[in-house]
Amino acid sequence: MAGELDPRKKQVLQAVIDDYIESAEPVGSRTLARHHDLGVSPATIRNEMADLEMLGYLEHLHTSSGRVPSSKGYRLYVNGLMQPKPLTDAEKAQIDKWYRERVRRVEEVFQETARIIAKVTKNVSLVLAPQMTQAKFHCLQFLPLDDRRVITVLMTDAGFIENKILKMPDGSTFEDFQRMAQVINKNLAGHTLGTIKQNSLSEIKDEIGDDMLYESALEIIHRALDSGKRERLYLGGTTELLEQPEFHDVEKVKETLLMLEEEELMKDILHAHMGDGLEVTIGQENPDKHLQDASIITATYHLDGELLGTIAVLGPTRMEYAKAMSLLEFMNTNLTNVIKRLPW
Amino acid sequence: MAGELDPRKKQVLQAVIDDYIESAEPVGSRTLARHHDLGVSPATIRNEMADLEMLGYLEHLHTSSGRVPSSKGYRLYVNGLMQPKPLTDAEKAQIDKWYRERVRRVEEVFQETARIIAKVTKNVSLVLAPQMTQAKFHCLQFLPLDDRRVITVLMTDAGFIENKILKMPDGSTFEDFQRMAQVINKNLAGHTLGTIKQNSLSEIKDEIGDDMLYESALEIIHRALDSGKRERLYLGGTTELLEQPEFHDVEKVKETLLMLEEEELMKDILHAHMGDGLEVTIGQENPDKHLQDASIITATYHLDGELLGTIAVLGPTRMEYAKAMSLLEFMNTNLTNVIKRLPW
DNA sequence: GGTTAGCACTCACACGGAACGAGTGCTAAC
DNA sequence: GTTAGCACTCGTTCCGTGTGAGTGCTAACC
Repeated sequence: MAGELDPRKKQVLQAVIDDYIESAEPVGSRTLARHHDLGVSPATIRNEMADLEMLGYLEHLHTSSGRVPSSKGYRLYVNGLMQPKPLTDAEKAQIDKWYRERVRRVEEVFQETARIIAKVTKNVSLVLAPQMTQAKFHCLQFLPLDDRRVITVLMTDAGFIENKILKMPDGSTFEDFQRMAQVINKNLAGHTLGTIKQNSLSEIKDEIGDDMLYESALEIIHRALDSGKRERLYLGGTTELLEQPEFHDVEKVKETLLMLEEEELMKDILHAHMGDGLEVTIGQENPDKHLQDASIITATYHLDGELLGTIAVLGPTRMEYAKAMSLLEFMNTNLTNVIKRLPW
Repeated sequence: MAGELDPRKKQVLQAVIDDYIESAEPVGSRTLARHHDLGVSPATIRNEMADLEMLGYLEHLHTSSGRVPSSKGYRLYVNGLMQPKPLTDAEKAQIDKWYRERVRRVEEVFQETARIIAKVTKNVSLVLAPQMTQAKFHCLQFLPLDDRRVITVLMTDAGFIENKILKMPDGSTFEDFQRMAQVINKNLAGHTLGTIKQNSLSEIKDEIGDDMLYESALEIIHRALDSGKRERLYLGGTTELLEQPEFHDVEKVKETLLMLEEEELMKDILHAHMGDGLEVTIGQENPDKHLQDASIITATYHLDGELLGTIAVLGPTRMEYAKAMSLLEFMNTNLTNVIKRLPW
């Protein structure tokens, strides 16, 4: 609002935040002068810091004892002050190795992605597996289990597979089901799961003829689609949390873990952040009160140009933003490749 | 060794352990006299406690400040002193409700079982899903994904389903695969997965004829079996841990969570305890040094009379043994029913 | 002889003041 | 505008003391 900060103020702010991110301790003028070569004395730094506090970039816990960045301070830092910290080649190689060693099937990609993000950033990670509404229907097959039940297998073009056991309605035979599968596949192939649910499926009705069978076909398609579309949330790094000094208090750990366990809540939070590309939300910028002293970095990814999901890092506001952002960016673009090359 | 304890000593020991399990505080003679109606004065109790300590049933942290049960003390308690604590009808109803609300498919039963055990006992729970080596092969089906890949679906009689995407060898067609499936199903139906792997499968070789196709059939069967047989471990209640006073120290929490994350280690521990029925291992009785101050109660369950897996409660030696044992016993017998009635 | 009251003794723990140190804000000199 | 100096604040650590729960021993009691 009051115009730009002069260069030295920016430099001081950056130094304060860098220091605080590393040490987790409120930073004072003398320490700052020692750690960073700013070319001025602690007294001058004190004056600058007082100004920065007045402008709302820094905060004071109580008189005496150093400053801590405010959300506004972090915001400025993220938007321009910080040094980008790209992944090293060694890190990229390590990530690739992890994927190759630990992932055998498509579904495991997301769990492993969560694990990797947590390991690298030392923070909690969240991975929302793609919403299947945009996935293309490939085919639906029935396999006989016994005389009362069939197994329904639903596949999408991208190779996601869902199966479900269903009871056969009284009076129907497995042959009925196979006939149904043919009709369904002929009519639905290539449609996205999202549109299928909305359409009336009336062609199928005509082709099947038998009303009762049509009803169960509908039921089956819907149940198969429901299980296929279910969004899954993968969590990583809940133990990394304990490494962070802000969680030396067991109460805080408990509170946070309980929040993370509330799957629906976490999904909602991720949905709220689903946008294009990388998004950083810092402390009080976050509408959710559980996250007021946390920051969350989200990245929305695309598979096949359609399917979309979100990967995120959740941590204390004191977070290595530069590192986390580079990582998410990398994981984001890398994800498609990892999935494409499965199975080997 | 030195014969039986006299009845009053037993009574005192039981009282000490009951008290300690409830309070988590070393228990002294006065408190004991206050909380339990033993009909004698604290001084007498002191004498008895001194004897019990001499005999190795109680321990002294340092002079002054009450006694704590030793592993030997807990052992006696579990073997005969404690009051059985059967589940109430309300608890059973709650468990049933949880299963009905939250489980839609066979694979989810185990995760939910772990969750329930953790919730009820307020401790960490472990559920080892059944080893599939004893499962009976029902059928193997192939479904076309695209011109290079097929989806392999493996089913067991009990309704466990595994799928896997496989690349087709060059030159083979989907029709070859379907032919292969017929041969495989005819020959393997009803065999257990464990025996299939060992047998030479030579009948299949003869029937398939083509050597190259036979090789890939072998490969496929093995890969399908491998994924089907993979044991899965489900963990529950890692947050319940934090409720226990022995985990008010973050270091201890970290250590424990890291141990629990080591899936192979935990599986080995459960395997070591796999026996018949309920087994309680207390503190130092445990060979694994990570568990020297923990107790683990395991119960081996059977499905279809063949498949077996293990459910367990892991907690501090100060644990509500009676409650946990009743619960495991119940879950154990209940599990078959829960699976049998799926899907609704 | 088992049981109990009394008493001296031990220790963990909580409380409170002193010393310390990191940090601030202000003023005056450069 | 920058910096040195200084008084002041306040969290943290360190000790000494007091308190309370508990023990073990001895001597008296039933």
